[in-house]
Amino acid sequence: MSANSRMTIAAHVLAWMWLNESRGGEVSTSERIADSVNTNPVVIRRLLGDLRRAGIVESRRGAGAGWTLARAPESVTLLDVYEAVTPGPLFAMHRAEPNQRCPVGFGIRPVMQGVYDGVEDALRAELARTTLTGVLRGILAAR
Amino acid sequence: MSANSRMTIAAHVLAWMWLNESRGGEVSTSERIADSVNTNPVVIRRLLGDLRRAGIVESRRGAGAGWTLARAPESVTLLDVYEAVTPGPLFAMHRAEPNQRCPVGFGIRPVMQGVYDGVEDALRAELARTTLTGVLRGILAAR
DNA sequence: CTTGAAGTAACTGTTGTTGTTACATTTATG
DNA sequence: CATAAATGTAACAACAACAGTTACTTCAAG
Repeated sequence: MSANSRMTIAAHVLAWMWLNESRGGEVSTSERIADSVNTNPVVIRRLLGDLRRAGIVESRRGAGAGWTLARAPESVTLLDVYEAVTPGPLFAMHRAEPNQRCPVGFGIRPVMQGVYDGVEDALRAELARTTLTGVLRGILAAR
Repeated sequence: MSANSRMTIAAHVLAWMWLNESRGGEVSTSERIADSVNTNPVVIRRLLGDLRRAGIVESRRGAGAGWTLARAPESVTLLDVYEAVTPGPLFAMHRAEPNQRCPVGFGIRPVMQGVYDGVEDALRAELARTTLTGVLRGILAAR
């Protein structure tokens, strides 16, 4: 599936930012975050751009600028993060339209759509159970 | 995510096979199935190969050969299909190991793994609620 | 022995992610 | 005002997965 690490990186970035802010560290820049994630700062900026569009973080430009959390960390769930960084649906329908003269080809798509809607609802409900606070609590418990 | 249509095609194929078998139609071949799905027979054979490895279908070779369901359709759930045709996990960890000297880089992975395990359990439970029988019932109700 | 179908290798085109360089834009500060 | 530091973004390459296709080998019924 070429599974996606964007969720993981986004959670890492947000947890890092919050820990940094709560400790009163220096401003959060893409370069400093990238050093913790071990990747390129542009990757971080692209991801933070998605999170900014979702209202989860804010950015300032210019010298001494950087990123800050836009919402209280206990109000940010992993569902918010998922919706911010995941583009499309989990499962796709046929690429080419199935044979409409076959009963299966004709009826399969609404049935599967209903199943997929239920699966995505379950996935969303599970992701909504964890907040950014919960993630950081788990991280700090590991020390 | 470049979402995956393999689940959809697999459910289509199995529903088609069962309808065909229950109507006493000609043997199910990859060519006839591909005509309903509107794709290439090799795509169907590859997918059926995965389903055969999972014990959901059986194949016979040689002239007049083809594919048959190996289990009662009411005992086959979409979870069985998902496990047969989906290779990896839904979410991935970091590609490169995060900075172990940073508390976040050190602790993030087990935390996210726990979250992802819960999400996959929820997804599995939801998929397990629908059987092949249920899929075909929905399809035939659409007519 | 012929025929029809599975099984599979190999290749192409498309798409998405990640990593990278480069550069324009913005803004605090000396 | 000039400089420095950081965002914002475009462009590109490497890589992987999926879908589609051609072509071939293997198998077994008749």
